[in-house]
Amino acid sequence: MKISTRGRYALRMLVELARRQESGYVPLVEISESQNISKKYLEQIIPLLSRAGFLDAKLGLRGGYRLAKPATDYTVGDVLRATEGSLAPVACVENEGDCDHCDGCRTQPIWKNLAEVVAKYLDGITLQDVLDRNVDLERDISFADGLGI
Amino acid sequence: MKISTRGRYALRMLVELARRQESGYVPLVEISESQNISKKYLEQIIPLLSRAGFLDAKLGLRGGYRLAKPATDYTVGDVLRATEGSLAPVACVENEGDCDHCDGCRTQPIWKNLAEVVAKYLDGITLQDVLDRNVDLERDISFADGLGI
DNA sequence: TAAAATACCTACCAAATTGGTAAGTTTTGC
DNA sequence: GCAAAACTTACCAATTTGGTAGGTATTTTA
Repeated sequence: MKISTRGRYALRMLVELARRQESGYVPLVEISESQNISKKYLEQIIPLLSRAGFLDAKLGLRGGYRLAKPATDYTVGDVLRATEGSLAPVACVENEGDCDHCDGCRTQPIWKNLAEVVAKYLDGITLQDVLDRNVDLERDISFADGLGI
Repeated sequence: MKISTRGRYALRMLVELARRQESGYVPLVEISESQNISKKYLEQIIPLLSRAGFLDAKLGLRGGYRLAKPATDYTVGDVLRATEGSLAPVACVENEGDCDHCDGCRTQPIWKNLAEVVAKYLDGITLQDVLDRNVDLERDISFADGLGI
């Protein structure tokens, strides 16, 4: 039930880019240094973010990365899905075919709802919220309102 | 962000024992067969549950396992903590000392609140609820009420 | 009292994942 | 043409995951 460094570093990198939205292209070495993450390891995470359309990269001298969209258009859930894969806690929530005993399974609803709870929470936070430190439980939990409770 | 087979099998084993609460001691081979989980692998998971005081075991012929407590006294959260370790999605939520940049960290509150959301959800479901198929989103999400929202 | 059924214990193992490092190649601005 | 930058490919060690194998200790019952 852990989130690996891939997802965490990706988020930190994007937050750093969001902080420097007005600075044009930011070279990776600067992100690496200010976030204290190995440049080589970040290079490995970046293709995941690029494929998701999160980054605008520029090659060559004075190149670097910047956000491809406004910071309000990224949710933490999206970033984690791009880097960690699905947020579902078990495989049979994504594709029920994987499971040989899903019918009559008493535990599957737990995982299915857990996935929903986690997704609702993480999809309710944008990169801009993270930047603004606008992340507190009172606000976050309010997603329950949307479920009509 | 996955729950491993350890936690899932443990939960299924306990549900099976809850179903047979009136049957006295249930031998492992029966649990293994009816849940279709390798007996040898279950043997490896059982010490985690025993250490947590979840099981009452009896050696010898006509021995086996049964629940040590009423099914209402186990929460899914407890079972997962006993088998998977902490439910926290990142290490620095449990002990902040692990983290060299927690002060000023913009992402840590996300993980901290996520841990709380997950725990509130999983601690709100008892083994008896699982047995009764009393697990649906409308009911589950109501934990938000307890947070004064 | 012996046999059978049971939990319990110790070792081992293969595959995948995690968290990186190393050494280049290509593109571009100055 | 040089230097800075992204990009690519390859490698690697440690840990976790998901098991299997084989044996020992304890208890009931026939």
